[in-house]
Formats: sequence, C-alpha cells, structure tokens
Amino acid sequence: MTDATTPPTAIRPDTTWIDAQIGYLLRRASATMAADYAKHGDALRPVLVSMLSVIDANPGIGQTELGTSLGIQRPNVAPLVADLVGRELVERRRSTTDARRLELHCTPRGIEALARGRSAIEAHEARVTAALSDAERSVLHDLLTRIVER
Amino acid sequence: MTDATTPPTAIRPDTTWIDAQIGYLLRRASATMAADYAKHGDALRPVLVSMLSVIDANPGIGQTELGTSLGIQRPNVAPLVADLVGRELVERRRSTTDARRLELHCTPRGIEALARGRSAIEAHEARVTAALSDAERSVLHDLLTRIVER
DNA sequence: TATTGTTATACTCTATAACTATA
DNA sequence: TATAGTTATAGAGTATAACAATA
Repeated sequence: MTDATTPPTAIRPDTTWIDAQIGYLLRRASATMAADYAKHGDALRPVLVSMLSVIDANPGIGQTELGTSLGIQRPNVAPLVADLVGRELVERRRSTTDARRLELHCTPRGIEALARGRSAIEAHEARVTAALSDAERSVLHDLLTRIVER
Repeated sequence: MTDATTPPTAIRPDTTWIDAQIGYLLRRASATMAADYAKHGDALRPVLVSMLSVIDANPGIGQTELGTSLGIQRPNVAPLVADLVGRELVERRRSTTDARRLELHCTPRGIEALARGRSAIEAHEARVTAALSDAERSVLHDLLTRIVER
C-alpha cells in the first residue's frame, strides 16, 4: 500500500530486474546509437559504410564472403549491394575464372563516400561514448568482441 | 598483388576498421544473443518478459509509462500488451480516477510466466557471457548503462 | 489544449525456402 | 551435388501521423 496521494508509479517505475540484464542493455545502447546517428548528418547508413569498408580492404571479394564477414545473410546482401551499385559507389565484375562469382570493387566515388562515412561514424562513436575514458572504450570493445560468436 | 594460386580473400577478409567500431560490435553482440535465445527454449520473447517484469514490480502502471520505462514507443506498446492480455498473463483495468488510463496488473498465470521467463533469460545471459568473469560482466553492465540515454 | 490509448502505415532488419546458373 | 547470387516472403523492431475519449 502506498500513500493515497502518491500513486505507486508517479515518479519512476521500478525497473530493477530488467536493468540488470546485459541483453536488454545491448538493445537500449544500440537504440541510443541509432538515434544519435540519425540525428546528426546525412551520411550513408552504417551498414553501407561497413560494406564499403570491407570491399575497399578486400577488392574482388564476393557477396557471400562479404555477408559472412559482416554477419549478414546472403539473401539480405543482394539488395544492399544493389543499393551501393545504384549509387555508383561499387562495381560488380563477373569473375573470369568462376562465372558464378561477382567480384566487388569500390569506384573512385565509393572511396570518397567511404572516407566521409568513416568520419561520420567515428564522430558519432565519439559522441555516444563521450562519458567513457579511452581505457573504458577499449575495455568495452574487448568485452563485446568476446561475446560475438565467430 | 597476391600469389596467383591464392585469391586475396581466400582465407578471411580484412575487417580491421569495422571490427574497431563499438556500434558495429553492439549489433553483432545483439545478434549473437538473439540467436542464442531463439535456439534454446520456447519461452516468451524477451520484450514480453521485460514488460511482465515491469508490470509485476509496478502494479497499476499505465501503458505510456510502461513504454517509456522500457524505451518502447506508445503505438508499439498497444499490440504487445494485447498479446500479453490474449495469453491471460496481464489484465487491463480502467482507472476509476482517470478514465483515460488503463491500469495493468499481472494475473496469477502472468506471475508464473514471469518466473519462467526470468529463468530462461538468466540462463541465456549466463551462456552468452560464459567467457566473461563476474567482474567483467559487472564492468560490461556499467559501461553499457553509461551509454544508454536516460 | 494536453494526455491515454489506438489504428494505420512504412521502413529496416532478419530469417527461410526456392529458384538460376554455374561448378 | 554443391556453390554464388537472386527473388519472394514473413516476422520483428521501430518510426510518424492522426484519431477518439477524456482531462
């Protein structure tokens, strides 16, 4: 029972249990980051920047390998690559040794877009983790990496 | 240039830059957790367990407050609560002092489902963070909490 | 005017199955 | 048979706008 003039949930609900769950905090932290990225700038979506960065570092990579390296399933890679191709940031070239493969390469415009995307993401990460020291950012990176299955 | 017999991306693509980004790791870690939860057990979805836990700890809470406390927008709360009501885990009671409000309460079945859901989530969290010490889990919790906007 | 809850809607993300063309 | 890429599709998650009832 609570004081009749003070409803039980008037100030702030009790969220003790759920606030202790790592999975829940991961979802909330991801949402915080997505909101920050959407709020600032008009750069490429993070997933497209991540694809550009892997294609740039691995010229000629195939779409299946690209998806595997980023944790994106093959059927979902196709429209994302099509988006990059439509923006003329990436070229698909049919492999001469295996006609099934499409080898991906960044165009000059793609290289430029990647540089801008990286800057946007790095500034965004700095904003969201502004409350953390460099050492804490490093620890967070290590702990998250050890959760991600490989 | 690479040895002609060894394609540049034969073994593992270079993902140096993207692997260093916290936002990317948050997405991968969330995906790892979702896959683990789906793989084991057939318990309630985590979002429904989180709602049950907040309703249980705050009997009479309204849907808007429930959504705010969990970072879920009001239009998205309605079908989730309807799901819980349909399973007879939650009751909606019209407030006697403010006819706009629907006060939420767990049913006895809801209390039982919450206990099972908590067990499922806690076992799931233990599996996913098995590579972390208790101290590391605590640090991860602290760092994630400081990223989530309040 | 503001708030609670609802409906409609749309876009993204993720997942499975099935197809084609090549190997 | 197996693989690379594609298409279709379905389920979640998330976002805005607009409405009815009530304050």
